[in-house]
Amino acid sequence: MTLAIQKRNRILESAIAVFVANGYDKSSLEDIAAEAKIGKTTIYYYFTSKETLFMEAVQAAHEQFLADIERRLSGATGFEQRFRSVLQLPIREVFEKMPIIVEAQANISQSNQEQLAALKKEGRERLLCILRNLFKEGKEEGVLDERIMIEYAINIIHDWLLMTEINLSAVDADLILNRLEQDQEQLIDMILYGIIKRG
Amino acid sequence: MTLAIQKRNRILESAIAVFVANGYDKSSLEDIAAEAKIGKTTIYYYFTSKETLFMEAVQAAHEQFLADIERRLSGATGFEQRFRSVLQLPIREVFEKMPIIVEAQANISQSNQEQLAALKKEGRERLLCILRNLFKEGKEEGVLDERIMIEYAINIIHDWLLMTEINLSAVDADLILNRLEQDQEQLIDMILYGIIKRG
Amino acid sequence: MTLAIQKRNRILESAIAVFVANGYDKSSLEDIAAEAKIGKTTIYYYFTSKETLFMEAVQAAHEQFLADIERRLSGATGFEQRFRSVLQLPIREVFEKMPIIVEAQANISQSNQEQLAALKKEGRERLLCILRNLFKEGKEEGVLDERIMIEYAINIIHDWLLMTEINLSAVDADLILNRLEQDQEQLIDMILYGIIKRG
Amino acid sequence: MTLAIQKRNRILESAIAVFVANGYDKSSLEDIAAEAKIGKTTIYYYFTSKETLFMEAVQAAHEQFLADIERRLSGATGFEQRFRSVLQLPIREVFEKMPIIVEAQANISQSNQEQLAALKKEGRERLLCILRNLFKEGKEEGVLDERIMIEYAINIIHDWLLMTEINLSAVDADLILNRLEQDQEQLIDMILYGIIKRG
DNA sequence: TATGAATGAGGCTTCATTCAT
DNA sequence: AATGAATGAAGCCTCATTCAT
Repeated sequence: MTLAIQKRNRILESAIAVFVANGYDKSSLEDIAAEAKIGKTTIYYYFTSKETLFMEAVQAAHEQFLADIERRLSGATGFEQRFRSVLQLPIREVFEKMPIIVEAQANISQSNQEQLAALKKEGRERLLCILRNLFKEGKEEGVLDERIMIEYAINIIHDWLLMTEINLSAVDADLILNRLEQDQEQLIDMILYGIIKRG
Repeated sequence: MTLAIQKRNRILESAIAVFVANGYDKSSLEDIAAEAKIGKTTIYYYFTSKETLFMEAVQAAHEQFLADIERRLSGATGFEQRFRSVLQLPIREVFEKMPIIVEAQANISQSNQEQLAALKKEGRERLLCILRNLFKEGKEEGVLDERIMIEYAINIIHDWLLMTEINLSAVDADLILNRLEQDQEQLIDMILYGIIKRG
Repeated sequence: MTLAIQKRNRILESAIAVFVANGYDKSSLEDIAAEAKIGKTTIYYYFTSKETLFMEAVQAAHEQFLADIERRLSGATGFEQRFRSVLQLPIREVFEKMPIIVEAQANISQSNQEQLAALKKEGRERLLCILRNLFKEGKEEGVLDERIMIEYAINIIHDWLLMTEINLSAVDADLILNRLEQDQEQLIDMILYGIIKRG
Repeated sequence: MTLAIQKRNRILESAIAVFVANGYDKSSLEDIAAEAKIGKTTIYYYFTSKETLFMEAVQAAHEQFLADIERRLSGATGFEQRFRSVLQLPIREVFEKMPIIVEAQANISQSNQEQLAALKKEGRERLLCILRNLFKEGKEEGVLDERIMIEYAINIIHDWLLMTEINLSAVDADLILNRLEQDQEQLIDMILYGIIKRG
C-alpha cells in the first residue's frame, strides 16, 4: 500500500539526515530507526542491509539535488542570470549532501561501486549538459570572451564549484587529481581575467 | 631519549598515513600499529587515546601543509606568478590531507574541539595573510581591477580553492554556509569579470 | 475444508523437505513458506510454532518411512529374500530422513520430548516386530545358526542398520551407548561367523 | 608462553564439548566462553571466527579419535582379538565425536571444505590401512573365508561401523549413498555367512 | 483465510582500552 | 619501554513471533 511506501520514504529521509549529519560509520541503524521512530529491525523489512540503505539514501539525495538545480534553472533567462542561478542556488545542498556521495565511495562494497559510478556519471553528464547549453547561449549572446574554451570551462566550473567527484578515496583519486592540477591553470586564468567579453 | 621521540614520530607518521587513507572510524589502532611495526598497546605508551593520537596527527599534517605552502611561495616573484604558485602548489596535498582535518571536527569530543578550532583559525590566518600580502603587492603593481575588494577576494579564494573549512559537521556548518552563500556572488563576479585590470 | 487440509499438507511436505535438507536451525520459516509458495505468517495459521511444525514434520516423515518398509516387505518371501528386502530397501530414506529424527531430540523442548519418545518407541517396536517375525520364519525354515539369540540379533541389526536411535543428544546418549557397547560383541560375532547355519 | 597455549587448548576443549553437546548452530560463543570460564571476546584473541574455532575443534576431535584407535590397537594380537579391539574400543567416541565431523560439512564455508575433505580423507586412509593390515594378517593366519574380498570388506566395515563419512549433506550424499546401496549386499552377506572360515 | 508490517531477543564480530608483566 | 592477554561496549544482522487487517 501507499502506507508502506510512505514509511519506506520516511526511513529513507531519516537515513539521509543521519548519514549526512554523522557520516556512514558513525550512523548506527539504531540512530536511524530512532529518527524515523520505528524499531531497529523494521529497517530490515524495507532494506536489505545498512549498505543498501546507504546506497538508496545516496541515490535519493543525488536525485533531489539534480532536480533542484533543474527546477531552479528554468526560472532564469540570459547568460549571466542563468549562470548565477546555476551556481547560486543549490550551494547549501552541495555542501550538505555531497559529502554523502563522497563518503559513499569509501564505504561501499565492490558490488555497489558500479551503481555508484553510474550515478555519478549520470549526474556529471546532466550538470555538464546544463553548463554547456548555458555557455552556448552565452556565446550566441556574444557576451563570452572568445579565448574561453567552453569544454574546459564547464569542466572546471563543474569540478570546483559543484565538486560532484571530489573525493578522497584511493580508488580514482590519482586520475582526478591529475586533471585538477591541469584544470587549475584554467581556473586561475578565469579568476584573473574573467570570462565575460569586455566591450 | 631521542630514540623514544623517533618512535613517537614514526607512530605519528603511520597514524597520518592510515587516517588519511581510511578516515578516522575505519582506521584501527591495530592498523596503525602494524604500519608502524610495533605492538598495538605500545601506542598507549606514547598517546593517551585514539582521539589524542588523531588530534596530534591532524596537527602534524596541518603543520606540514602550511610549511609546504610557505616554502614554495618563497621561490616566486610578481603578483601573477606568486598568485599562481600559491594556488597551484599544494593542491594534491589539500585533497589528500585536508580530509583528515575535515573529519576531525566530526570525530572529536567537545574537549578537543577548542584546540582544533584554534588550529584551523591559525591556519586560516596564515593563509589569508599570505593572500593579503599577495593582493597588496598586486595593487601596488597596479595590475588589480580596482573594483575588487581585497578582503572579500582573499576570503573567497581561500575558502573555495583551499577549502580549509569545508566540512560536513553540523557544528558550524550554518555559519560557514551562510557566508559561502554570500561570497558566492563575489566568486561568480570574479569568474565573470576577472580580477586583473584590463588596460 | 479439504482445501485447507491440502494447504496444510503442502506446508508439511515443504517443511520436511527444508528440514531434511538444512537441519532444524538452518531452516527458517521463510524458507519453508517460500518452498510452499505461501506467506510466512500463513504458517502460523496452520501451526502453533516452528517447533510444532517440526514435530509434525518428523512424525509425518517417520510414518512415511515405516509405511515404505512395510509395503516393500510384503512383496518378498523366504527368510533370505525378506531379510535382504528389509535391509536393502529404505536405505536411501534412512540416510535422508532419519537425520530429521535425530535432530529432533536436540531441538525440541521438554514438553514435546514425550511425544517424540513415543514416536520413536512405536517405530522401534514396529521394526523389531518385523525383524522378529522374519527371524522366527528363518528358524522355522531351519536356516539360522542355533547359536543366534533372536532378540539380541534383531536389536543389533535394528540399531546398526536402521539406526533409528543414533543421535548425538546428551539426553539419552548414555543409555544407548551402553547398550551399543554390549551389542557390539554380538555384531562382531555376527560378522565373524554369520547367522546362517552352515552345513 | 606455554600459558597461552594452555588457555588456547582449554578453549578448544570447551568448544569440542559444547559443539558435541549442542551442535554448531546451537553452540553460542557465549556458551563456549562460559564453559572455558573466560570472556566471550577472549575467544577472538585465539581464534579468527566461530567457524575457525569449529574447524580446529573438529580437527582436534578427529586427531584424538585416530590416536585413540591406534594406541589401543597396539595392545592386541591375532586377527580375532585385534579385529575386536579395533571395533570395540572407540565406539563411544565415534558416537560422541563423529557427529561433529558430520555437522562440519553442513556448517563450513566453501573455503574450509577443502581442509575438511583432506581431514576426512586422511582419517579414512588411516582407518582403512589398519583394517587392511588386519585382514592381511587374518588371511595369513588362514582364518578368513576365501570368498571374502578384502577391499570390499574393509570398506564396508569402515563405513558402517566407523561411519567416518556418513553424512547428510547434499554435497556428496549421492555418491556415498550409491556406494552404500551396493555395499549393503556385501554387508548382508557378511551378516548372513560371516567372514571367518569354517573348519 | 491469509498475509503485510513490525519487533525483541539473541548471535557474531570489531575495537578501543586496561592489566600484568 | 614494550607488549601479550583479556574484556566490555556497541554495531550489524537473522529470525521466530505478534499484530492488524
